[in-house]
Amino acid sequence: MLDLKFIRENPDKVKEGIKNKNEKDNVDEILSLDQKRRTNLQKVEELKAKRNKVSQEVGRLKKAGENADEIIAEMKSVGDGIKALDDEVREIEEKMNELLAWTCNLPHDSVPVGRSADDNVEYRKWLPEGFSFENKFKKLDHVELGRKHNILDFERGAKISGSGFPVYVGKGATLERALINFMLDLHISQHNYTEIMPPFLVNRDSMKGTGQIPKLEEDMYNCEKDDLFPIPTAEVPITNLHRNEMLNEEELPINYVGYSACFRREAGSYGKDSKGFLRVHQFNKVEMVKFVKPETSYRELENLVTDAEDILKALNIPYRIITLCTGDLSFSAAKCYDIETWSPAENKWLEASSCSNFENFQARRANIRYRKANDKKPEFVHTLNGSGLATSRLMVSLLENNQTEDGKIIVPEVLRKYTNFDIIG
RNA sequence: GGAGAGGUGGCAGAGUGGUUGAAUGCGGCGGUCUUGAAAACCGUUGACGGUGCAAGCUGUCCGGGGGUUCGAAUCCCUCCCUCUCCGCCA
Repeated sequence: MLDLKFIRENPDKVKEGIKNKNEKDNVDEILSLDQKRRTNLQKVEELKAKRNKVSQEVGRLKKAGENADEIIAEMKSVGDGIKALDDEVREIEEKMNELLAWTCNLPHDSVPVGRSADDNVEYRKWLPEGFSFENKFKKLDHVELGRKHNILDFERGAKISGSGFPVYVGKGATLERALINFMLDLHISQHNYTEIMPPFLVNRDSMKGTGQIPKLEEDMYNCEKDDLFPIPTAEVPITNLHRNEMLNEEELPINYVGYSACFRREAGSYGKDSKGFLRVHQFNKVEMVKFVKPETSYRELENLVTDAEDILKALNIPYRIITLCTGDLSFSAAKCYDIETWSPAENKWLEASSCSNFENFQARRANIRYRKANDKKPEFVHTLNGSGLATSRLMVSLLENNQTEDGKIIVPEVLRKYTNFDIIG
């Protein structure tokens, strides 16, 4: 949610930011409603002030045993006027809030302006020692490797649930579990995060709080009977942990990390990049979430990225980081880095992580504030989150990069204490 | 699923139709005392909106929504949530 006052004072800046994000802007409509609202407010408040005064007078008269019938009769019409105006104001506010809920966050000044993913900018790249983009032998892709070693079963997943619901088998399941545990442990022990194990179903208010709703509602699963949503990312429950809360300045920054399964309908995206793990309806992810003071949030964004990078370095997986341009930014984000890992079989980079700063956009929606120690006014926190990381795409890179010429898969050193085996095949 | 209790400020917790935005306590802030700190004592301390250069004026808010009334934290309706007991259950 953007600050209404900010929109009022900087309409052109807001319009430009929204345009750069390829979103539709409602600024003019919002401002005209805002104007109408304020005019009505002034009228109704005048009437209410009168009512308050007279009502007190009635109390005084009655206490004194005097007759107040005349002014009571007079106030009746005032009451009716108030009700009518109140209704009007409420209607205007409803419309305005709806429009505001559909208004995206603005991009940060440091974000390159661009129309689509083609305009994203590479930020940095890291390659393991001795790595080459040229394959010395024919690399099997992750689906072939999964089938060869019987560690992934996409067909049976499709049978029991539908396409895009992978099944992990044997050492595949163990490897997946090892990855999750390794990532959690690293963030907890090296990066100062507190572990959260969140609910996987959340209510509508939570989905609104982080901005999945209303715009992305079609991409979300929904349990209609209870109006609960299977989470598309642990970002939702973890950020909403502090919804409607007042935090203390001293407890900031708050760093949480949590594993969850993630559920996405991926409506309308069939056909492209849909092989195996490349696009799935359920996957596993370790998510980092930060609640920070506004003045630190861009420094924290950089920290978030390096925290995710440490995982990939430890796993020895080639990756690059790109800065998303304005046109590729998600609805709620002000700035976002994607981390992409290399797939030698697909011969391309795969998005394995997104690290975003939402500034106070989510905090405003979810009403997450903090009180400054020197008794200043409450202020909205800044929220950030980043995948650290999603196992599905990561697994693709891990399997493909670590395969030997005879098709076996070498388990990265750091995972062996979790898997208790060092090779698959 | 059945029965009951309850949702009030940053927190705890009074308050059942008329200066109650709300007693009291804790916490926060300022001060007195102290070499310093603690304790004690005194004072102060809600959020959000409208208007105004400002001082100020003003409105709304006691789980959400609706209603009764000249006037609602207080009465009525409805929804949500939490807790306790019983039943069922991984």
